[in-house]
Amino acid sequence: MKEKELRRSLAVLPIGTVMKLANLTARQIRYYEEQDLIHPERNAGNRRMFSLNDVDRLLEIKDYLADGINMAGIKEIYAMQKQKAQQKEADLARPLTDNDVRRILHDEFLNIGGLKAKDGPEYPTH
DNA sequence: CTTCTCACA
DNA sequence: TGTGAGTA
Repeated sequence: MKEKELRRSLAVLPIGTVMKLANLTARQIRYYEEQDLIHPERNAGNRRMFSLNDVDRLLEIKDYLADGINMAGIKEIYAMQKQKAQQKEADLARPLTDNDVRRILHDEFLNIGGLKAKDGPEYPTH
């Protein structure tokens, strides 16, 4: 399920295609970018290139707007989602994972057997 | 022809 | 948000 995410993140759609897929004018799409609600890439010719994720995001923005939420409000929503995403990584990195424990035990085993590990232990110090 | 930025009789 | 100008 990793390859799929990669494809959805590939910026290959020009603004014209996105306009049709999201039913938005180029003006609106560019304005939303100006408001940092979306961050399309730019090609060699300075043309905006969108990914399928960008299209989904534009659809979301349109829904929020339809529900009466303004640019600032939508920004807050995405800001909180980003915070929670980062918090989740922190909580996940804190405790030693099963793989960390395995590697630690493995290193111990090598030391006990008199076989020194080629590379020094590199399990998370954080 | 499509997209870009800038500006507003 | 729309729209026209002048580009690339």
